[in-house]
Amino acid sequence: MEVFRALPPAFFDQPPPMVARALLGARLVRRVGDAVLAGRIVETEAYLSAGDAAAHGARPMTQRTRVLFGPAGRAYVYRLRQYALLDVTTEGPGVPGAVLLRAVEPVLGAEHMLALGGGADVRRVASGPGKLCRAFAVDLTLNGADLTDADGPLFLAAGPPEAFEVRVTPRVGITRAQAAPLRFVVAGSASISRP
DNA sequence: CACCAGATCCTCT
DNA sequence: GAGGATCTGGTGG
Repeated sequence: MEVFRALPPAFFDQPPPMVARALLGARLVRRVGDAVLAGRIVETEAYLSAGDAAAHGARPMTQRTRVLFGPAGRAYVYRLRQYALLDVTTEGPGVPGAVLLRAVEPVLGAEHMLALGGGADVRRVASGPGKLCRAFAVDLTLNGADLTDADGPLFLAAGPPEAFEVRVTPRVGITRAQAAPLRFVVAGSASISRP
């Protein structure tokens, strides 16, 4: 079985586009009860810390967005309609940049993910930011969780060395700053939210 | 206190 | 490709 070594805090102390790109191929790991769920990250989006009208951090801090303004490497979990969405915070306190985790390919615990809902196709069980949170049982209680802690309930780990092609496209589902090329995708993956 | 927008998903046609 | 589900924080009266 793959060994999961948490990414260090320094990994997240760089601008969101760099973190978003570097997270492709990394592992999202979730411990829930006795089960361990893991996925290979295949789609991310960067939300800039300044000058990005689509970013939650573009507006003054509120109770909901306070994690965004805290330290890097934390889970920013919020709700959209009936779904939770998961971001990783980047850069230091006071700098609200983040990376949205949009899709992963199941690596471990696929059965468990399917049991949480999302259809019958393993490849598509976490092929979208809302579906990803459902498959990994990520909810608001994980808001603020330290994603650099390999002993915690949710963390990010380095993936094995591999070569893949990265595609950069505009972000999905937003109403402002739609043109900015800040979505990063592992080309050819069957688990991304859309081509 | 009322209204509403929203980084989604699923089910139709 | 369109529309509805469904809900919470943020904003303004």
